[in-house]
Amino acid sequence: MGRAPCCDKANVKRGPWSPEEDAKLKSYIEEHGTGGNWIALPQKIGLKRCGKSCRLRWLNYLRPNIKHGGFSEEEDNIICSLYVNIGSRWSIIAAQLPGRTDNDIKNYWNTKLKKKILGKQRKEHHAQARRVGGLKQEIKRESEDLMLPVGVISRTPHWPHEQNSWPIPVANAYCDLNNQTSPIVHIPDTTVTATMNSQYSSFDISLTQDQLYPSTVNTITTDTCHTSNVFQGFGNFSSDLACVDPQHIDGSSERLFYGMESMEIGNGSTNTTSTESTSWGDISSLVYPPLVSHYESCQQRILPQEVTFDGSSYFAMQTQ
DNA sequence: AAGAATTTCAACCGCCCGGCA
DNA sequence: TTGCCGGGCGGTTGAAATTCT
Repeated sequence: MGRAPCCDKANVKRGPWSPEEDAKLKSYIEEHGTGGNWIALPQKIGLKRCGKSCRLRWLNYLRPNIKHGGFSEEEDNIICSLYVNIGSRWSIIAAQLPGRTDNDIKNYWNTKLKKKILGKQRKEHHAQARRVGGLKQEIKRESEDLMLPVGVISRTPHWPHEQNSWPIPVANAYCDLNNQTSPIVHIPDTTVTATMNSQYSSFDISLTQDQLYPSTVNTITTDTCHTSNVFQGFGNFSSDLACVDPQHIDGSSERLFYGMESMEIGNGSTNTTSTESTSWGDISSLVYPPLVSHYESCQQRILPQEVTFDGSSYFAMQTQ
């Protein structure tokens, strides 16, 4: 059985707000506050609106100090970097941008910023394809560009439980697998074993803990490690935005794309892939320079490699 | 100039979560 | 402990505005 509606939809007005309604709502809230009960609010004011609608109108439009449009370059950068790191948590992103609402940022991202960035990215792909050569790769990438660009991330990262405690889970994509075979990485109370399949191929990682958070991963120690940031410890391997969503680890193997590499995470098995499309797929080739300081060095090591993903093959960029 | 196509963005929908009785 | 309720959130819709042909 479905949930009861929050209001009688037959008796509430819907659609655009009139200036009169805006004025009523604004003056009431400025004078009395919301009273902690949005559902009851419209009745008090005499508005034939759903309480949720009032809340939305207030938060997204009537609230003081709201900015609309005109996103600055700096705001673009903040949105991009946060999106890359935490995904479509618009309310969290909005909290970092005073005067902006989650709805505004969401709309801005979906309508402008994403295209702007993908446009830049596509230009880079063109240039790169010319350098690397290979018509097949270029055609493939063109068609897949907005669907599942391979090379960075296709997973929703896990956000640390305490929002105050984040470091943004950022790391770099430089990966030198030479001379590394099977690093064993120790995390307190657990062990993560990473096995290289081949020099430039995927990692198979067995997780023996239920959840692997960025904050936890930061405590990884290993003898062979010299990297910092998330997933430090895999020899000379460092990850680009490699966060693990614990919801997707349990009982199944995951392919986590990161940086210019891909790696597979599972609970012991090494050859199954479980995938689902997430919003990360849309921007997975997006690398925001300030967050990926070694990106340029990565680019210089790129080799195309065909990989199988979700039953289809794609061309991933592998570092050299 | 007009119709079609595309873009923008306010608003809605439905799910999830936490507080509370 | 359980179920209800309201707040909050992300995804989606659709009308209006804008651009293109």
